[in-house]
Amino acid sequence: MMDVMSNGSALHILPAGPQEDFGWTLGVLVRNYQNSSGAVMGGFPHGARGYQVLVAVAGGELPNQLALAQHLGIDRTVMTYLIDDFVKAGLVERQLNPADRRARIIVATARGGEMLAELQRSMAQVEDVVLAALEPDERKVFRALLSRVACGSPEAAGSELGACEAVEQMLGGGA
Amino acid sequence: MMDVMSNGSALHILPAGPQEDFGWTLGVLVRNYQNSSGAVMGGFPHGARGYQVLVAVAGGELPNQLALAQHLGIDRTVMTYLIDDFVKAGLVERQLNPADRRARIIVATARGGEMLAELQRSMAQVEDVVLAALEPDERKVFRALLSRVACGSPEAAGSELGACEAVEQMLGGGA
DNA sequence: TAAGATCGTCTGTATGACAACGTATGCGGG
DNA sequence: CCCGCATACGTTGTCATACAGACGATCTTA
Repeated sequence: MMDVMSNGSALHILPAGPQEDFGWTLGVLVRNYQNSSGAVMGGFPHGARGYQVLVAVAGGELPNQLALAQHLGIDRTVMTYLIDDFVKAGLVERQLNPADRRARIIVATARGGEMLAELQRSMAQVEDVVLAALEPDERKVFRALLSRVACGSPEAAGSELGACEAVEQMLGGGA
Repeated sequence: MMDVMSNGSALHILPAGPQEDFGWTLGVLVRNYQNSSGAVMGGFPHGARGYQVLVAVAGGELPNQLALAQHLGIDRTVMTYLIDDFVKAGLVERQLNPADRRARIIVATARGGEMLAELQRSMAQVEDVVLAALEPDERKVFRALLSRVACGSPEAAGSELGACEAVEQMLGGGA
């Protein structure tokens, strides 16, 4: 237990080399992302997650609240009062779907669109700050790999997201 | 608002290309990691976070509960009942520090060490499953970049972790 | 010794997630 | 048309969890 701080050429627990725990690095990244983004958007309804909801809404691919919730991996009852707050803030609207009057189509208002564009600029800066340890081309590699990890997951593959097509297209056809 | 689903060659909101939102991909990865790891460790005290606590404890670099908590980005009061549960499970011990009798040195018991080694094997498999969309060498690149992102963060730089040294050494001197 | 800071613990509170039920609607069989 | 069943959404209640604040014990400095 005291030979951990010996040379470092051999870890006696995990023979995978001297790299740090994957879960810890992931946690650090997520915390930094949440803290930085929380600092950027002042009174925005639900912080970083609210922003992602607005991004998904503006994407226009998700037909109803349930699809939206599954896309973001949150409970549908949570999505209810999440959308509620967005409606109160005048950022989105619940529209009735004439084809299925049970479902609500969530669309961004003009104010929501402006807010989203503004936040996207701020979030781009946040991402740069969070990834400050990487060179610009390394960030591209990291983002691309992260996108493939997310899009290759069963969660993304199971539902018809339409979001990962662009990535696969970019990675398969382009660079 | 309806031209979003037009050609796709130009996004009128974000001029950064067709890649998916960074926060969303990050969220997908974290969710998969947590779900898969939660499935692996049955009755382990606090899921993936508990595992990371045990990893940090076994590392032996963190002198007391507060350092442990800061390392993992959680509150010190949370760390209290987190360690409590580990003690109840017989995985760690609270030892008095003769140099500072306010602080408690947290050490892993023999049972805790065995459990950790076992879990590390399981977690390695979990990581492979989560990163299944990447080729083996791509996973290495992804892990290395993620480590640098985490270790280059102000959170990691502010405290003397001693954990990122190996990574920097690996990246600076080795490959 | 005395004052202030720090580490750990305890308590209360608030925030958040989830389960269960209810309502409205769509779908299919008689 | 009517009936049972499934789905989408909302509401309520319950529970876990995080965090703020206060406290005792201890270290440090004067």
